[in-house]
Amino acid sequence: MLKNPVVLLDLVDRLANLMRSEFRRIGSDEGLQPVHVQALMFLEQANRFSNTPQALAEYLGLTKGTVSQSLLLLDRRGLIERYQDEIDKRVVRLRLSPLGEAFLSESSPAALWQTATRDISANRVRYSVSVLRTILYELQNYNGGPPFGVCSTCVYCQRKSQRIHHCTWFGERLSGPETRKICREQVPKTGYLSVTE
Amino acid sequence: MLKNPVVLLDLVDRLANLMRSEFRRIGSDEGLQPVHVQALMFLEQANRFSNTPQALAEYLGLTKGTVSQSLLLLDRRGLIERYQDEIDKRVVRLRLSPLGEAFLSESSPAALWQTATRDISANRVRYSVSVLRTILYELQNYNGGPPFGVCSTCVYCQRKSQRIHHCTWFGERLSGPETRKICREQVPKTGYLSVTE
DNA sequence: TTTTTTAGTATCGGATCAATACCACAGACC
DNA sequence: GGTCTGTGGTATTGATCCGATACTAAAAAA
Repeated sequence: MLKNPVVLLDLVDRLANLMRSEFRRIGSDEGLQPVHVQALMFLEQANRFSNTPQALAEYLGLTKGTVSQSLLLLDRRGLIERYQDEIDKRVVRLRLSPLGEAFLSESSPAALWQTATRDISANRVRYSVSVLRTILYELQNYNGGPPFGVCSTCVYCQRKSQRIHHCTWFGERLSGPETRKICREQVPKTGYLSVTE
Repeated sequence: MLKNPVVLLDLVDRLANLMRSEFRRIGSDEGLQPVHVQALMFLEQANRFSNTPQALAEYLGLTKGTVSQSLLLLDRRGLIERYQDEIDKRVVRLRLSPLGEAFLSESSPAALWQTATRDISANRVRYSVSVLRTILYELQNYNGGPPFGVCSTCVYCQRKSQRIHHCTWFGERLSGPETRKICREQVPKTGYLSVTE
């Protein structure tokens, strides 16, 4: 087995290409492109600090103008809802509409992936996640832009009680389910990145 | 750390999106799109049984018509050379031109990735490669199309002597360097896929 | 020979995507 | 307050991708 990291890059690219084809297939009934499916999947996961066009653009690695057009399309199709932020009236908040949620749960874009990873032990998945997350984190250091991790592994997330967490970055309370969503400001705690060893 | 395989899918997608941006940046000087950079990288690695438009289309998950157009562009720019196969006159063989090789070595599209993975131990890389390769292999079972692995880990590749290998699929000899290239007919040996455990 | 399959190309139209310009709001500085 | 600058988002334009379809040529099969 080659140890060259380029092999890993090759695999990541190729897996992404295949899933891109899958997303194309998934979306073809509704006339959606792969990027639209990806956007819907992001909105399903984004927490309430990260459900904006800007965050989505950073997540997808596209420009805000490009993403804005995709969001217009999703809005016209009734798959998402857009509403103005209460405090900062410039920002637009996004959420899945009931139709959008129904689309995701019916088409389940990740189903093929779930099947393909069915026989891989949780340990192996965890281990690989740790490695890839480290790479992602490093890439961001050179690229700018947030790594988008879940709150539960973030340095800013503090557990107050059984059910209540607190985000010291935004200064707001988080419910348990909220800590499983992804945030653009996440900074991983030590121990959740693989070390050089 | 979440053990849900969907987190892994998310990471793969995101890393691919970032590298896509990187490829866009790399290619912008030459007016190349990300997919063109990916095509050149593929041709750098493909062995002599897999350097065809059809193989590239399968590799990228695109249709042959689409890939044909990209190849025309790369040809016009002088980055690749196309020539007819000796035996089967339908198939077109592809190789990097000196200009294409120079472009890759000067721009080195994988440089950012190399930097990001610098501090990750060879063991961790190997382990992750093994997991991702298993997923890729499974995805292909449902998707059709070859997984594209290196000859050295293929069941058809037999070592004849110190320097000479033999491919029992194509019935041809392979040199040492050739066994490090990727082939569309590769079938991984047991032991090179991670097991359920 | 005839038919079918396969590798590749040509053409068309829809859609992505970046770039640029633009608008609205927020915050800073005076 | 008033001005300036930065930021979040949209509108528009043009280049390019990409799939779909139709097509050619060669191989393989019947």
